[in-house]
Amino acid sequence: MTSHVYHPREIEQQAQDYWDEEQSFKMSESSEGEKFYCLSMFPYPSGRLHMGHVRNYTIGDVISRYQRMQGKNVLQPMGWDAFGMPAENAAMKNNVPPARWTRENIDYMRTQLKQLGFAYDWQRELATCDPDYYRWEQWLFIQLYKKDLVYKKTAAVNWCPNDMTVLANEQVIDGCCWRCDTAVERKEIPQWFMKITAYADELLTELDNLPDWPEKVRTMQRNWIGRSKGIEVVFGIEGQDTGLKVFTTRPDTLMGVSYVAVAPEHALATEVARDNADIAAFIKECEHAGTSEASIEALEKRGLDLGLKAIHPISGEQVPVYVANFVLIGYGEGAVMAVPAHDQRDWEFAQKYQIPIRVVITPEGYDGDVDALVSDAAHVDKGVLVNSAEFTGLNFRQAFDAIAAYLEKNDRGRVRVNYRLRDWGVSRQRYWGAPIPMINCPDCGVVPVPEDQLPVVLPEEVVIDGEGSPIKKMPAFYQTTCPECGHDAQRETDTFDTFMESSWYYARYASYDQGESMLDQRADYWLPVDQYVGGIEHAILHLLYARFFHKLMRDAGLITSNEPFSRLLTQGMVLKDGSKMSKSRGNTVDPQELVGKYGADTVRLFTMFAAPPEQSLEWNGNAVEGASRFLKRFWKLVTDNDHLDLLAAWKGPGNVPAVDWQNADADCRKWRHEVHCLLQQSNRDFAKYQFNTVVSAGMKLLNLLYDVASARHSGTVGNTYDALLAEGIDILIRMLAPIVPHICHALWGLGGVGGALLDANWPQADPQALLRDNIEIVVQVNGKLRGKINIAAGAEQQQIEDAALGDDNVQRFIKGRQVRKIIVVPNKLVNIVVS
RNA sequence: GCCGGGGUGGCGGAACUGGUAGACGCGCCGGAUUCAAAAUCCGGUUCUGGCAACAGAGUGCGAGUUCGAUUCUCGCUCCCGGCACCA
Repeated sequence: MTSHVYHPREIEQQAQDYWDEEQSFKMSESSEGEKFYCLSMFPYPSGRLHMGHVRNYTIGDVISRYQRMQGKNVLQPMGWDAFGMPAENAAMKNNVPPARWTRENIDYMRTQLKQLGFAYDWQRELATCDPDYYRWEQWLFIQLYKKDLVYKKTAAVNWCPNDMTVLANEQVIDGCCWRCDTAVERKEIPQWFMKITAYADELLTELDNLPDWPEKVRTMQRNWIGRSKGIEVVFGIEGQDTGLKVFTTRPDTLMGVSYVAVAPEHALATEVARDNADIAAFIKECEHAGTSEASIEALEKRGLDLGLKAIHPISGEQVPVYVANFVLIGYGEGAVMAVPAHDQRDWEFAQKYQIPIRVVITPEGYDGDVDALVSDAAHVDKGVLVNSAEFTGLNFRQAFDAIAAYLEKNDRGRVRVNYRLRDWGVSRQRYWGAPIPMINCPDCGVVPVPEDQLPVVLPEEVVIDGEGSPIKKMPAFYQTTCPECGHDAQRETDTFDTFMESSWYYARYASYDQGESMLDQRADYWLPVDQYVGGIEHAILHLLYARFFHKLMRDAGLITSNEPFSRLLTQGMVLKDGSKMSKSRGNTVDPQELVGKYGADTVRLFTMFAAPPEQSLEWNGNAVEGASRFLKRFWKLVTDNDHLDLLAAWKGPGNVPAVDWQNADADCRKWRHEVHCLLQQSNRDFAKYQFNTVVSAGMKLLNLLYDVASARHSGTVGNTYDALLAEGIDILIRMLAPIVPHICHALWGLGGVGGALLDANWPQADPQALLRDNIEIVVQVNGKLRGKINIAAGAEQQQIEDAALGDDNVQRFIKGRQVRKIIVVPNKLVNIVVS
């Protein structure tokens, strides 16, 4: 005898044991069926799963299970983004090595993932801190070094002079160190860079070949890459031989330049600062903003006249040179020409420092006072050149070409494409990361570690003291011999940015056990990832770096596809009380407690129901109760009375349902119509991955089946009700299987249905059941709802109009007025326009 | 500051290609059951007026296009994400 009470713990354990024993999710390459690679962004092993993880992984799991029921060969792997700063912080706090802390977290979080019933192929699990993983990243880096795609140069870091350590941007709070509150300094040190700019054009144009990425992500990436065509202009500097290069996209405004400005780190500024205390102090002050662009750009725009004179490349006129805190050293040439009349920021700066504002662009046909154009703000629109010597009268296009030609002829500039995108700095002065496989030899310079000496293994038994990376003080690690000359040499002690590991893990899952190479031919079977799921916060950096890596691996001959992720779903944040759930805010909800109290299916159901995947999800404890209530009702309906027998009779092995629906009574036909409408809607929403309305359809279907069941038990109805109830239950179980797999697995088994639910066919609506004899049509008068009419499905336009005009309430609103127009929207609405 | 996204009842959200605003769920109110409570079941629930039928208002604010706008256009406002060393 079956229990009518839902016991999630028992049935979830049984379902998970079944999947384990059957190795249901262990996948291999197969020529049968289309492959479908579904991937969720792997977690940083911070200790415990949070609701954001649960949401991310439930979405991925629902998609995986759904695609599998569509007959595809679905791979869904999982792993750990195991390197990173939090492990070092935890190490300091708890006096435990980062490696141990990380591995313990992984073990705990793996258990949590298993409890949630995610359909992962665990044999492919990887952790990026494993030398068998990062050795291939080191290997690729060396190949890229040989191809001149990586290089070393100096770049700024945040430096805490008290702790004698480099700080991440996150660790700089209001220009000060987060631990000791000392004012942070900017420090230039040599670092490794990867030439992502060499791929800027492809990264940009290939975005057009990603139609299944959200448009917003593609737009953000386009803007981030920031391709612009402009002119590199050289201003002379009075009394100096070398000129000052600036880049502008508005050469048409060149004759309106009234000053130029350089970044605080620019060589010109540094030089002047040497014997000018004010300038030096200003530059020093700018350093306290740290290195992040947000903090620099949010500053009040300030500057100082360097006392130098720049020589205009066309007029020969002298204009002042400022050092300004809003000029970014990393963009363009680290220097800008300023045209206050036609750029808002320059305009504000000029107002503040009483610099002349010279109008050189006016709207076409403008004959008013030119200065009036810029009295309140800059005039930034393109137009016609004025006061521009020989260029006067030209439009933007003409001026661009003419000025470019003039500058090129006089060797004062050239047309150039500029990118906002900068090369990727991958050096980190931290311990818990993959060692950069390079050796510094006093004689030979930089020498890569020979391939047969890889991996360069990170020592794991270390003490973290907060003053720099322990391997920098560990001769056993850094002392080595030069592979070229054999003399004493030192290893690089910086480690890779952890974005390196997360840029190629998706590919390694395909070749997870390959010990001889980074990837093998299996990667080309599984790649590209068909569906990638992760947080919108990764829209730019991670996704751009992974795209870049994919192209690097392609050009290294490892794979043949051009892009890593065919389709992308960016899930929204999990919020509580309006802000992101986070430890620091203290507003977290522990999914573990919820799973313990309600079971995994309830947590999965709530997560899918509360909001569509792409939107932020507001946490609501009461709504979890609602999800649990639904599952109890679902269990009860299916196990109640003789319902399991009905399901067995309908669906059991060898049974072929043959029902004469045409001769069922009107209520039965109406109900069946609704069942199939709900199924149709659910299928449409499933295909769109809009799971909240799928759940809603499931809830409606359950409510409806309760009505059917009670009509059936009243005893006065025909046996088509038995069939309808069984059909409805069958549909509901299969429809909800991807979302709440445990309860569906259990009910499917109890119903004596042969075969695993995992591989059951997806239910399809019966076209016959979707047809209706009568249709309700809404009647509006002047766009306002005034009545509803019921009319035969194939009614003529005239019949519909007559019926609409004949409605009593409609009559009240058209009486004594003239009907000017009647708009009929087939099967939906009539709008009577009266005057 | 720059780039991107969002704003609908008391709450989460729904509304297919511009066509009934508020599906589904939560909460709340009323009822059944119970000695009582929990659980469960039934009914109601945008606001205002009305016993009701119904009417008026209503999708952040202000304009516009349209027979008709949550949906399209423009301006504003508030909130969220990213800004290259958090992951």
